[in-house]
Amino acid sequence: MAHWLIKSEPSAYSWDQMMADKKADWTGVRNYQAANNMKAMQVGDICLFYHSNEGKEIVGQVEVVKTYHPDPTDEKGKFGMVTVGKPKPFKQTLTLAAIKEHATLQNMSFVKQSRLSVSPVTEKEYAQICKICN
DNA sequence: GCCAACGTTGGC
DNA sequence: GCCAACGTTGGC
Repeated sequence: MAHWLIKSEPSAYSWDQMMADKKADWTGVRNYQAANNMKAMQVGDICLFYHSNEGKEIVGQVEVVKTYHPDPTDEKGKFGMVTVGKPKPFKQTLTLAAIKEHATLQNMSFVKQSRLSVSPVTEKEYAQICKICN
């Protein structure tokens, strides 16, 4: 099973909304690298849910419930999306500032490539985050 | 197929 | 609000 980190601006789609919806199509990704990461996702993979711009913290995790399929919001039909569900809030959120101070986490892919909206998370990083947040 | 110009993202 | 990073577009 793989782990990922997906970003969303709370003003566009927030964690509260995710909790209310229980399930969401991850539409709107228009970047090939991010799309490739989504293509690699399997049902059951865990995605950390990160609030960008406002909050700048990991707030919880969701699970992939449907693999890569066409994104109806893409008029050109080039990009796809995955569907995520089963949102689980963390007892403690994890801010970007804290991540940058943490030896195991400061090299996370999304920290280095801040513009990438879907990025891989290693086993080690995920285990560490679970330890901090639960 | 290169590269300059431009647009967007996101941290600060 | 600024700016760095980086993806995309379009002229040649």
